[in-house]
Amino acid sequence: MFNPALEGKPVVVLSNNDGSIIARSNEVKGFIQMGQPYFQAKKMIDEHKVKVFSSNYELYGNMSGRVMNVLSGLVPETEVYSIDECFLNFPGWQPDELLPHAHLIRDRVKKWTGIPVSIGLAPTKTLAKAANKVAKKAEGIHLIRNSQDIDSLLENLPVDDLWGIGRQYNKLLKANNIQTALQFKNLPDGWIQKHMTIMGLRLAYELRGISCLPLEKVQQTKKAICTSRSFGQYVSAYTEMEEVAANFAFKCCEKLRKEGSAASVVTVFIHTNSFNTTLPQYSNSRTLRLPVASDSTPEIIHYVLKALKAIYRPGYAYKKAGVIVTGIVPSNAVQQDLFDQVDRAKQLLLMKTVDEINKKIGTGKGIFNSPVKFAVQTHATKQVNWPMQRKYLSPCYTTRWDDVLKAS
DNA sequence: TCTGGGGTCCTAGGACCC
DNA sequence: TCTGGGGTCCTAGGACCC
Repeated sequence: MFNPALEGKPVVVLSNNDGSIIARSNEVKGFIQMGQPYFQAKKMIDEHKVKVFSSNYELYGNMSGRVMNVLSGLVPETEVYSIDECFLNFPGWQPDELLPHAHLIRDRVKKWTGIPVSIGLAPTKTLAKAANKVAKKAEGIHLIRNSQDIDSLLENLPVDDLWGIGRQYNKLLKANNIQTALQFKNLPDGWIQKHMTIMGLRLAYELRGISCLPLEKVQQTKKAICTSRSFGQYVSAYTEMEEVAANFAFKCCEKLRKEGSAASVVTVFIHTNSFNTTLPQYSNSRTLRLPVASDSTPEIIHYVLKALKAIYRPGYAYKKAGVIVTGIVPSNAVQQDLFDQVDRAKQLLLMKTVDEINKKIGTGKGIFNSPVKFAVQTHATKQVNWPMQRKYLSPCYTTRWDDVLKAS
């Protein structure tokens, strides 16, 4: 869109550090593989005068947003599935009404954003994705009206082109003489579930026109957030690795706050270059549970560096590292919990007897690991599991309640 | 010499609880 | 000699997606 002179010319886009090829224009698909290392493809690239670009994810995200905006103005229900895909739902519409509307959508997206899109129309998400494959290669729009349409589409579709069939399942299916999507669709339910779990069975139902994958209209908050990189140059010094890890933690915290989330678990991983067989290999990771769910940069950096210290070994040339935060809760819940805990502590201090207090603390729940530590300083005596959603929490410490009374 | 980054879901098995 | 039943949570590993 920004350089129309490139239209019809061979173009590739490279990954971080210009390491490998992550996007290709149609003109190069015949001789350059997806994911191929740049240095391997370089000869072909020079020979065919392929234009090469480093990637710019911010720009792609921005362009994606513009397309999604146009779509949501033209469609009753949408689900943004990925940076370049969106499911559109037309509840109650007839196939004949859909076709002209699809043309309108396609034309308007092109006109308003400059981005060409293809549209597959079908009764289920999986069939719509399959129809889209056809649309992309032909007119840009493909409609599946009835079960005959379904079968003739699936008959010509290799089974590994299906959404949900990757390398391993393809191998399994080929070994069982299943070549086309139609053959897969007609497999017995029991066989599919046994070998491909409930995911495989859902896929088969979707191909039979029974929708099993509902439209996710509202975007769910992320359950894990990761920042990781391969290094352009090897990293060996511990201080340098600390800097890297702290930066990744910083990035994770930014993403966390943007989502309005807080994390209660952090993981750090580091490894050497697995492609280099002459160098000694080392790879490790450490997961730590935070005492309190948090979105605070210094707090999370503190635990990330602690985890790093546990796994770092001197003498290796590290190639890649990353930070993952999980155990994610809404950050306003952390705030609310703080207030609740303060209230509870106040109430406890007003009580007269240990019995009364014990009765009261039985109802506690929240995100903090230690119910009254900011109200009354006492001795931690015994580790117990606080009665609440354990996956968010550390084991917590009970306080000795007669100490609380004395203190009060 | 040089090989990406960021996610999701499912299952089995173990620890632990009453 | 005989050794229950029902549940939750967590983790590792394996598959998939773009």
